[in-house]
Amino acid sequence: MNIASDEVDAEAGEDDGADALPFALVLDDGMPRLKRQRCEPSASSGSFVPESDESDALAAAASAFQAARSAVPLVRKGPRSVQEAFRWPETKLDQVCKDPNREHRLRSLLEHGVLASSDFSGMGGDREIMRQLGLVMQARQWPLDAAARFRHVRACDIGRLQRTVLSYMSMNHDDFGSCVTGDLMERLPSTFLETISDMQPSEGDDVDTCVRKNSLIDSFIKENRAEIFAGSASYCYVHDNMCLTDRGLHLQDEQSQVPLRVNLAGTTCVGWSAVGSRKGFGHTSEVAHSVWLNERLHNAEALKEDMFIHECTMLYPAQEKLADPLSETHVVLSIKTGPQSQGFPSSRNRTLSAGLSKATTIWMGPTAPDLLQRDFDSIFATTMELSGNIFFLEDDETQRRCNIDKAVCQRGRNRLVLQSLNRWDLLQSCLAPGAATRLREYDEKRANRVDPEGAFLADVEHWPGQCLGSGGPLFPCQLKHGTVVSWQHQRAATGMEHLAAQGYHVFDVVGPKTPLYSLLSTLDDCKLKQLSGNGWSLPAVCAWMLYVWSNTCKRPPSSLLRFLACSRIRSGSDDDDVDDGQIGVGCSQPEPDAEACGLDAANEVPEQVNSSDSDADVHASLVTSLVYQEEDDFAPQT
DNA sequence: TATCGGAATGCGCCCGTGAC
DNA sequence: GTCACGGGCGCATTCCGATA
Repeated sequence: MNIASDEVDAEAGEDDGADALPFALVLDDGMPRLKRQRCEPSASSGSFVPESDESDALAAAASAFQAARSAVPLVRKGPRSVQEAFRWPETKLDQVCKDPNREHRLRSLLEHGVLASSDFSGMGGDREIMRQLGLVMQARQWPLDAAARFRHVRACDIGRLQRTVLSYMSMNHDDFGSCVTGDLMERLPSTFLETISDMQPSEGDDVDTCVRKNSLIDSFIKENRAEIFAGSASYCYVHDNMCLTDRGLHLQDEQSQVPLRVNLAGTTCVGWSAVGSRKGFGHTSEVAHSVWLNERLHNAEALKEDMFIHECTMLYPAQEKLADPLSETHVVLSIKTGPQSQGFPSSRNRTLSAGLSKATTIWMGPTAPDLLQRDFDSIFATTMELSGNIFFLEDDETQRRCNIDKAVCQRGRNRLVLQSLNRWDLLQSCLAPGAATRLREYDEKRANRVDPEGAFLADVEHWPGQCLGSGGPLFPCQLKHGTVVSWQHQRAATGMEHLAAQGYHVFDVVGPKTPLYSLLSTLDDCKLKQLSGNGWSLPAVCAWMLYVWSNTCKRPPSSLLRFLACSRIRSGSDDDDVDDGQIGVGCSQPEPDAEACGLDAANEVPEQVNSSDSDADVHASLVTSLVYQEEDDFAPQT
């Protein structure tokens, strides 16, 4: 049994780019051998799932899944043209729908559409993914049109540039219907905000002190979450007003008609990034993370949110940051992947996570960490047939003229001299001194490769060997700035090409442009790179979203009613009756009979929903005492 | 003209993981 | 246990425009 790696190391990456392989793809003896081996990710490395005994249904589903895994997955060929690569929305949907069970679950889950809110939104990559998926589903005549399927209620980002983009989308594509807010801290009531400010680490504090203080802040927010987040409002840049952050997320009278309510977030990873200060739990961004996390906790308890999708850097400790704090209310899943695992020639490995509210959803996918990673890879992993050169879609001659203009304006170079240079010399003339030095070092490295004429790209703002994916056939991993040079095109990538490398449709040749293009085309390269580096790889996150959705079932209304009845019984009884040891073992609880409890089930939901937030909040221990439906409830329709 | 704040620019690393 | 290598939404300085 071989386990292939998706990592692009310097040597393997120089060959042909075909080594961008999935993290835990298992190949049987009869399968083609891959060049490198890699250990399966351990639980501590970030891939994890809830306890296997969480419910009989989950265990049964996991067993069924493990049995199905006996079939050995083949590594499919990746896209072979730029047009094919940019058909990622269709491709991902096809890949996930190959299994009729997954397709059935996906259709069922999205039957009433998606209501999305996002935090740490960046340029709204989640919106673009859902817009693309909506178009594909519409073309395939899935029920409901695209606009009704994916709706957005709120986006949020601390950056002014990002807010400009998000506001543009709200105004032009939501008819001013969605909110755009700023810093997450703004949604805290002023009294709590003052207290937290007093508790925050001081400038001179060492890391241990910062960790301790951040932990205290997290505990404080968690303990007071109902008061903090009930009726929480924040200044909205679209409506120029204070808007509720949970607008539109409450359950409707007809619970069965409720859309899937998803929060999407790519939390700040500076504390965990290798280029950051590596303060980890002591970093200042931990407070905003705590606000975001405890809001998820609160929303799940108050039945206001069904799941969240989360993206962060590879070093993000998802177990400690997500799974442990949310163990009572959510099923938390996590994998490591990137576009390069899926045949999209751009380097951006990420830890992708999802949290499913136990109160309103049921996870039907594999439960073991390695199975989860392997199952995901078995669906989406492909060979790498392309290089990062496919993203150089601007006309080379037009770019040459632009570079000359820029060098004349910004560096005071002589236009006539520049015009006399060949493309390579012009490139060097346009670079900063340090970048030009690094360009030469990369050039030496390229010349020493086995195939010096093969595709070669590098970010010359990083020294060779420093930046993953830089100095190889893939488009290097993007930060918020960069000068990505293609040796074949002998020029640096433009801001639009950076966005293309993230999967955005910003060139006609790859299909209809994103509606965002009309705004993006007004921004300079620097801003485009800032947005792109701050953003998501759309194909990779799209795959993860579809994977999570296609393995998730909404808890049927009858199940929710039993849960609510159970909550009422427990609320009215001695708290000591709630056996902590039973938490997380929902199926082991005797199923309460709503009718026997004297509850009018049909009236219970609205009453619960319409009550004030604090009343509606359900203690986490109650959330976990759900009675799961039999797996048959979710079997595909025949 | 001095000051300030935001944007642009140029330069840069250390820790965890895995192979040996 | 050692060591090589991969991982990357940074940071400090300079520039520039707005304002008093």
